[in-house]
Amino acid sequence: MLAIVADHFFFSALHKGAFFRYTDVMPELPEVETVMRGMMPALENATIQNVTINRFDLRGGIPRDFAERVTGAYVDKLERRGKYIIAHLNNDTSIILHLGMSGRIRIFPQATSYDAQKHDHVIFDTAAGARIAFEDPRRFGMLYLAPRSAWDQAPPFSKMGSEPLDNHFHAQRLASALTSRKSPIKSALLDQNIVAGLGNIYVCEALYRAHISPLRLSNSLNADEIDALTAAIKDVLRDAIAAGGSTLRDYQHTDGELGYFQHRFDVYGRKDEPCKTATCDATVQHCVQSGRSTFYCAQCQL
DNA sequence: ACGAGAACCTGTTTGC
DNA sequence: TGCAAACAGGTTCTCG
Repeated sequence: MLAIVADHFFFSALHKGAFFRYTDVMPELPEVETVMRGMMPALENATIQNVTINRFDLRGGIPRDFAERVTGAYVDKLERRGKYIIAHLNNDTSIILHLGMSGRIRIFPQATSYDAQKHDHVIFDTAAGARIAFEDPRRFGMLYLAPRSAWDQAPPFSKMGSEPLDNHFHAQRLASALTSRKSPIKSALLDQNIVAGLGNIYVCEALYRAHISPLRLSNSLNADEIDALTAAIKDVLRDAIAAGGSTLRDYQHTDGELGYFQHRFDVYGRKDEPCKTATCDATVQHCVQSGRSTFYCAQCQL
């Protein structure tokens, strides 16, 4: 149901020799989806000719034999699960990539135009001459390998919740995951084992759209509220993916970096600013839950 | 089993 | 102006 945004505009932009950069991103599901789509033209149906690893000490550590296990392999499919990007290789290996919170992917259609950055930890070169650089200043990112035939049988995928944009994700499924939960709904929605791919920003946004207070206990939501929440989660993610897609397309018109978030959020980061509901005169409230910033409208969200 | 909080990390913002 | 402290957040680990 998702439109292909890596269209011919995108290809022509890449072939001008410029590069493609993601910046100022808190990678949640929509950002990871956009990054994966941006990687597709360069990495899908490509042969990995060379891998350069500048440092191995990302979260969990990059396997010491990572380069030798992927060099020469053919990438025949990319997919996303939650906030992870998985590249499937033709040698029964899958590359698992997580952007952490500061991870970026830069793509150079011609490796000769590559400009090295301080935190470029891993660099992939393809047989077609492209270069894909994984940059991550905070090193919360992850990069490791799994057997392709069983990549989703191990943590974190084995216990991961539904993909919120799948048809399999519906109100009843969310309800059953929440009934045993006593924590605030905000905290529960951040749990990747309940819904995959939500992070702090989109949880705040979804609760705002559903008119549900982040302070409510998970098991206190009634059926109507869970219906609204399910729809709000899907809507907010679809909107954000569409915005990411439009920035991909707009890239042909820009000379510099590509950022996602020219658009503003309804509540996230808007402490003390006016609520965006036309009939509401309240201001956005801020609090901390489970050590994370929460933004909400106390008047609209009950 | 569950929930809360700390730790990890560094670029950026805030406060004195 | 300059420096230090606070802040940001996804995941994993620890503790109650």
